[in-house]
Amino acid sequence: MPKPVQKDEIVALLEEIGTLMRLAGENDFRAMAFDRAARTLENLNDDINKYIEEQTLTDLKGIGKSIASDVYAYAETGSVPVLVKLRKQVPDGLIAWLGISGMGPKKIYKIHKELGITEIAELKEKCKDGSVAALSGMGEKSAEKILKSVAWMEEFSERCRIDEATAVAELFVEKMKDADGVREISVAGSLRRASETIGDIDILIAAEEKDAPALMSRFTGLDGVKEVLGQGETKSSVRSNEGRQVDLRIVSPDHYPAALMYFTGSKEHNVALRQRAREKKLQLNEYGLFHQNEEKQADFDRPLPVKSEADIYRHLDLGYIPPELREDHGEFELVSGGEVPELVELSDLRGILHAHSTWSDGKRSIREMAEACMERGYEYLGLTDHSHTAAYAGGLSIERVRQQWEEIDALNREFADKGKDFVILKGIESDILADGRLDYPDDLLAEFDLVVGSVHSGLDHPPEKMLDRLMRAAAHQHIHLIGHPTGRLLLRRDGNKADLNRLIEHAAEHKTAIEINANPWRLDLDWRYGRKARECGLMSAICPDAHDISGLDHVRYGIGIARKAGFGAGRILNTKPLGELKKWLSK
DNA sequence: GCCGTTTTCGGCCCGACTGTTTTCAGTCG
Repeated sequence: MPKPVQKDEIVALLEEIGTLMRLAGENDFRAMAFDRAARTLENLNDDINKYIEEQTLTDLKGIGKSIASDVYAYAETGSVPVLVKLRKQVPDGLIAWLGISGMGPKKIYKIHKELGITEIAELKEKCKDGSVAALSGMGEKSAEKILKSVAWMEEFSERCRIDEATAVAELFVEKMKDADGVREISVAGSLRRASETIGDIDILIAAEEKDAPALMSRFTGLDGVKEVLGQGETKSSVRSNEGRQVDLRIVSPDHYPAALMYFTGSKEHNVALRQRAREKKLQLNEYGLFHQNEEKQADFDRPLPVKSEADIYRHLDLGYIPPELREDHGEFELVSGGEVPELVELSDLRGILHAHSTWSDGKRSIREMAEACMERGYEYLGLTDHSHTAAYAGGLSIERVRQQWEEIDALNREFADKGKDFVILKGIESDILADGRLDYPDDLLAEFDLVVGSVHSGLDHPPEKMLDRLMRAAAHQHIHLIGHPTGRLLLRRDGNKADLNRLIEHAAEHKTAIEINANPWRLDLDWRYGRKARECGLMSAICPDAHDISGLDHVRYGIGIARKAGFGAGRILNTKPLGELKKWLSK
């Protein structure tokens, strides 16, 4: 009997095979097949064990007989022959080399083979002593470039949080947008797609050819630039003071829509679009959409009329796909009939749910938080300080809860007297205990307007136990919202591995919502569960989890994730006006 | 390695930039 496997381990397994194949100099298409299979499984909402037991993995797109039998072998024996062989052939240390920018599988394998080294420390030595430069196809500059990249890699992590990337991108856009010749400017890449972490920052400008050289020089000479990595006529790359790579592309205004789509990606989305274009005897590239010539290549004399990204999708019989959805993660099914998915927008938010004050670990008083909400045009604040179990965060005793309610009542009376259309809701972020109970008695919980249940302790419980905890909490009669379901901290700490698909089904059944925590460290619920949430009709809320006034503005990142997950305003609690929200909360 | 109502063999997205090459391979997105 095959033993149960986790989807994640299979995905990692296939990815490793693909990576090692490239490093071993295998045919790239073969390696790509493993990557594609990994993507397919990553996007799978059903239990992978069902496919293994029934031997039906080959029903999935991109998984053929060979890869299926690799997975079956793994489930049966815990190992895969091809991977065992590859691991013997390719030393561990080489995988880290892939993080060096400018180093791909070919160069890595060549250097490894010819110099007999496997560690980055050795690579640095060989760059310095001239051995690398002496290899055919390499030179002084290659060695220098490798050393520089390694230095950067050691100083900065490859990716950063979205708030960090946003700050850098906005700075560059601000300094370029009013330059002579700029017709249009936009952020592209993973930042435009609202990915939870960002590698490079892409900026696209539409300008006439004559203006491009001056714009490129302006860009590479900006204050925020620490180092110029490359400068060409249409593309330049720099390293910012913060250590982020920023790429600028300049295209003619005619090419802008196709270029914007192209550089927004994702790569997987683009590949799928290009294949779709080919099926229609069309050719899509960064310059536009073209009819094919006899050699099945773009006939640049026969472009299709394109004034916007939406036009390109229309020519391919698709509705406009908002950037956040472009991950080849089911978005094509959403727009196959030409319809456009209605996604929640920042302006839809009517209030703030899940924020802290000085009563627990927040930095501002209730009044200050409330006034900041009013300034931002919100109608309500669901204040949720920590419950008493969270002692490290100044969690509230029952007595303190009642005192806090007096303050909230007084503030609400004051706001009403002044004719302000604003209400503070009495909420709590109640710890979910090790056995899934909440940490106040039911009669107290019943009195809150809003109960958020979150796990803050026992984060390392095994997946099954964590799922039990969360499911039990989700079924609690007084809970409204599960907070940060995995507890992850991006680029720092993995979340728990509970099966969220099951939690989502269960929560939806019990009319409990799961938040999208908008704090850029968290962005949890992960957008990848959006499809499951949609199928189950799960409700969510975009929660800043604010501990300070600036934290309130993190909802912008939550909006990005909610859109990525495919949420419309109708399934986001804090788009409801106060009356409707209260009705929902009273279930 | 995967895929297919034009295909079970021959494709698999494609162009810019770099560095090392006298005509292109490797990398990147």
